[in-house]
Amino acid sequence: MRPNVSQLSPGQSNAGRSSPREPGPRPANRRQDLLDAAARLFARQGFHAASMRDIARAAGMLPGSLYYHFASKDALLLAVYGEGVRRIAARVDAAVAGAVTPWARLEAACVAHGETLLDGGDYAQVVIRVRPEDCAAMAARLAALRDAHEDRFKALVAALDLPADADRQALRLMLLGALNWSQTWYRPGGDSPAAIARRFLALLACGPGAPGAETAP
Amino acid sequence: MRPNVSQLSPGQSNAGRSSPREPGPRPANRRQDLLDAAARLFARQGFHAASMRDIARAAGMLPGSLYYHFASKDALLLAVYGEGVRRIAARVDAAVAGAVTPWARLEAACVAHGETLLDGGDYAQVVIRVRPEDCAAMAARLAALRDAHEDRFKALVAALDLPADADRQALRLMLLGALNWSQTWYRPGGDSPAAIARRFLALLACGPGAPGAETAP
DNA sequence: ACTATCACCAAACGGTCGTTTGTTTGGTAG
DNA sequence: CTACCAAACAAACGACCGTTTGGTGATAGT
Repeated sequence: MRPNVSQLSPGQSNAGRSSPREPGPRPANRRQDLLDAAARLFARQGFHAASMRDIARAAGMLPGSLYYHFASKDALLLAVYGEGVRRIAARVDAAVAGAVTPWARLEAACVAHGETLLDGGDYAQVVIRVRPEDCAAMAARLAALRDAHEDRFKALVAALDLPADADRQALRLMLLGALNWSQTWYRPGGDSPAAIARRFLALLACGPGAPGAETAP
Repeated sequence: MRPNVSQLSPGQSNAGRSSPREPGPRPANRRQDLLDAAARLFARQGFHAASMRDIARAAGMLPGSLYYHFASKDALLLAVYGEGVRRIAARVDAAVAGAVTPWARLEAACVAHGETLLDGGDYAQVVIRVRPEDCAAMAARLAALRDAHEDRFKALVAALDLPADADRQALRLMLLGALNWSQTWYRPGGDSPAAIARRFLALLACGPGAPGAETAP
């Protein structure tokens, strides 16, 4: 009566099934609508302000029905948060793969990170907006997910050709901090997220000179 | 039965009082304990997760008693938030006044802002942690308070001697963003808040060279 | 001594929270 | 046709939410 392993997508979990149901997406599952609705409300209102009733209504079902798909509000957040990290990381990885020099790779990562964060939809915004400590039961897992993504930047900064005494950690923290915080003041219509990200990196790499979009030293 | 004008400190509000009570702090008022407790919980748990019952208990009184001092949870947040902005701004102003050159003034402001934010107690942390939209009824007022403080940085950056085509807004947003976000990763024991702030500014002013603490170009 | 006010307590108000339970539906398999 | 199961509905559970109301002891002015 309750198959919500709350992580794996259904239709593949045929463990213990007498005979598997192979063909077709028959179930017409609304788990995805639920995730989308949850991501939307978590991103817009935060974890505590978004109620299970709000989420259920936004997904077009009753509050109780939601527990068929997710065991708890915490589990729902974990699923949304994980998907958010996955989406950001995927775009960053794709962007980095297309660049060659260390600075170009870091720039591509910043642009991808910033774009996903500001225009990339609700899942990504949840990762920045919701603090792991907002959900004590999941805090460790959420923090681990976020850290796993941010480690990419550690590697990208490590690959830069810099003076031996340069503070690479400060560089990374400043870059990610400025980008993540931009979620609080960014409004569509002004500079594009990509332009903002490029400008931040240029500022960091070259100092407050010409706001060039090129790839620096 | 309910004097909570919820803003002015009591003992000075003798409007409409038949005869003022001038001498001494007789009332033994616990309004300040209440504010402190609220600041602490808002800073640690956020606005929605901190309940009036939690706050009352932390202040050593019953939930209902709290409404003698503040008309609502929203009003309590506004009072804490306002005090937080006041404290940050006061420290920044004092620090700026002690510096001469434009860069030194900006550095002093960043150090003061960062220190207050990371080590300056709960009130300041509320200003960064609680988003104005978390409390719809007060959103405009909270945002105005925060903006009034950040305008100081607009002026400090405007006073810098920079190339005409320099993007001063990006510089300000990056600086404040990185500092504000540092609240999410900073833990006491490592680099001091002042060192972090100085390093961020140096990174921005000189590029990723030597992490000098001096005042740049 | 009388009265008003301050600061608070004690106890509840209606409402919403996350969650559980039992039941129903509609498609599929044997 | 029957048996089954995924996926939802309907209705509640107790706990907690922000808030209100009426009372109470101490303190102060008259």
